[in-house]
Amino acid sequence: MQREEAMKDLLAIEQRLVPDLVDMMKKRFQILRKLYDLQPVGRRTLAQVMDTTERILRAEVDFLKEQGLVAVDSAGMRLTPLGESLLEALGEVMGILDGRADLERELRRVLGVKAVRVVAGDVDEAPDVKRELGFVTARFLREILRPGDVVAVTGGTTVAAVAGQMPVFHPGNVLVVPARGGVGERVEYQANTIAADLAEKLGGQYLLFHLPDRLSEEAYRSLAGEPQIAEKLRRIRRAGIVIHGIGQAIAMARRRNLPPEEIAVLEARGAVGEAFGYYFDREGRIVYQQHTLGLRLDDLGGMRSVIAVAGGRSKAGAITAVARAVAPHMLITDEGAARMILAAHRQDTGEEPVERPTPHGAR
Amino acid sequence: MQREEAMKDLLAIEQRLVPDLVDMMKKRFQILRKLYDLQPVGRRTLAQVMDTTERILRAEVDFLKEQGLVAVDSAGMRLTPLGESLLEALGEVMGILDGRADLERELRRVLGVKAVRVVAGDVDEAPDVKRELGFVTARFLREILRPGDVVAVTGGTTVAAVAGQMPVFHPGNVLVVPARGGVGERVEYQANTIAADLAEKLGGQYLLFHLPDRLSEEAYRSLAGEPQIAEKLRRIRRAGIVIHGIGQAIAMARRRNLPPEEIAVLEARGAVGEAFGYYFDREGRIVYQQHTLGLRLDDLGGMRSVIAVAGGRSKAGAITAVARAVAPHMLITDEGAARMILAAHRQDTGEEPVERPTPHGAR
DNA sequence: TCTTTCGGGACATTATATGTCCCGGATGTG
DNA sequence: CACATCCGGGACATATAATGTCCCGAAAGA
Repeated sequence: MQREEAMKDLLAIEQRLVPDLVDMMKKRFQILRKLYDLQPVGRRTLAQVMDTTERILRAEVDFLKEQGLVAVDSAGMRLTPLGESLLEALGEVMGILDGRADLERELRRVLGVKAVRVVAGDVDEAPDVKRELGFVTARFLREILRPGDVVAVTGGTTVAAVAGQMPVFHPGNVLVVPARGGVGERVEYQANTIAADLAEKLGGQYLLFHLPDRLSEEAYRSLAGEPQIAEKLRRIRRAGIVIHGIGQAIAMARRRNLPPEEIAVLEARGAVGEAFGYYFDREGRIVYQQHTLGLRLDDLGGMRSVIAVAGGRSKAGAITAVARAVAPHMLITDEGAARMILAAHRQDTGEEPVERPTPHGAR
Repeated sequence: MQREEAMKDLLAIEQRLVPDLVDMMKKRFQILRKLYDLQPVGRRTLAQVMDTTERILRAEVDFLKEQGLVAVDSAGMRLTPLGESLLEALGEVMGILDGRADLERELRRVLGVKAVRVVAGDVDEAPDVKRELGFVTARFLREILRPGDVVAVTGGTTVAAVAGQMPVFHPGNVLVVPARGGVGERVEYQANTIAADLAEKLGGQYLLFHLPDRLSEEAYRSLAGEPQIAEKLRRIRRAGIVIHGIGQAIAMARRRNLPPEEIAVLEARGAVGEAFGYYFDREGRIVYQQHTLGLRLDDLGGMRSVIAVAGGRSKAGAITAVARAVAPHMLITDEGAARMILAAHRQDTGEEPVERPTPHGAR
């Protein structure tokens, strides 16, 4: 397993420094694999089977031949002994590379989420992984952003990482808003601050939304009637995209200074995850709702993209609960959380993991 | 050390499958490294320092910026925290990649050889490594071959691997000759056979040179006077390039069925290496000469390229002896032999290994 | 014997890479 | 404070590489 960890580390470096390297390696692996299966085979036939063009395949084959991996004669192309041993060695590498893809597919199935991205590592073990979550989320946001979009963000260190890692990108006329009124946290992790940071990166505008904490429900309702507050709420609820973090229910309740008796209620009801001020049990059912103003769960349904970002094996239960409740379009998590979620699922359901059939005896 | 082995294995795969991209990784490492040293620095300055053009550097920097590794502002470019941590992680990887380069430089110094290529592995441990020696030697030969060249080859399994791995390549009008008259070995490892195989790959011609074994010195001298034999010797000695193997002296003597009293003489005189029928002690001094006809040691001096190819830790002593005696222009060996040669040298001279100063605490 | 598939050659078209220059802005120095 | 230098980003012309498509003779298969 140490061997696999070492290879993973190297592949992670390469994916950041020369992503083309990893892609090209996969491509050539596919060519070698398919060639092995069909040999002896001609260029046009193989190109057709692999859904590429004859010229592109010829270039690849010329290279593989030059490297001593492929032999060609009038009957067609075959792998050389060296090519076969390299193919065998590659099985192990591809197993590692495709491992992440497997996790993503399994999480989509188990959580009922449309899209999943898994980054290497575990936030609980290496804080850098949170930055990586931010990096991947930021680039996904850039992919989907359109001029005129309203983007809502929640607070927390993970969403702060998204703003921190966002590349400068000006789609035009973007508004960034906090998902909820300011809640008591370090200022840099508050939704207001994150909204401002993100807006700056996007060359857009931001809305600040300050509210006092822990008012009664009637007090909040009264505030909501104030024209200025109402207008801000209107703009916030116009968001087409939301990026939100996920909290562990009890930890979050404590951080929010909920009274002990309310925390006791949460525990009694089996709360495990929190998002948007809602507390969910492991099945995704709302078991508590914190009073505040901002985005409501119902508002998410009309959005183009709901992006959940959270990692760390300790948050696996929370992620599962919130994902089931919120059904985000995209979940971005890390490998530590992903494995824990799937392990818990197997424990709950007795499902056996589907081992990936890898070529040529990969370990 | 297991970690390093795993990374080495993966890098070896990549160097064969995506060599250009491994080079790109090295290049980007150099850029990150130099940028780290000089930051904040502008593009033109860095391009100058790194002996490249402003446009090429801009392309690289744009990419590194996109990957979150570099930050740019009006004062110049700097590494981001992520860039710094990647640079640190790369130290270990570059240590592995450049390890071979270090070995090559050390061998050049210790053996007094002009050029050295070291391939991964140890022939003694993995027979595939011999094929790799053949692969690298064949491609070196292709680099230096010119139309009209005469190439001499010795016998043995390693030189046979060169012919086996030689890509088809027709420089024109090439003659391949055996370095010496046929000596008793399996026919496919005889210089005659190897000459024929290589000639076929090169679209050239070959010369066969059969001689009976173990004649007296006078008998060989008499044969050398025969017009046909003399003509062949003339053509053989016209060789501009020779590819020769290296044998362990005593093992070779036994294989050549030398009488026990002659083997005792070899042992008494400290023979360790054999090439071209000459037996050398560890300092490279001739301690015995086998009677035969073909290339003499003196003939090598006028050649454009003398290529020695041998591997395996068990041949380290032989390689050292022959390299010192023959002073090949190019030595192609494996890592097992290289490390053993350098370890023996340290033991002999008390030299401490010069640790490569690697950046950022690479292990 | 005929048909199909083969690798290799070739050329036109498209895409990418590269060299070079220049702009306004920021920084450093006197 | 003014001037010189260096900065990143923009831009365009040129060079190089990649790709699509077609065709040849040879070999293999039916």
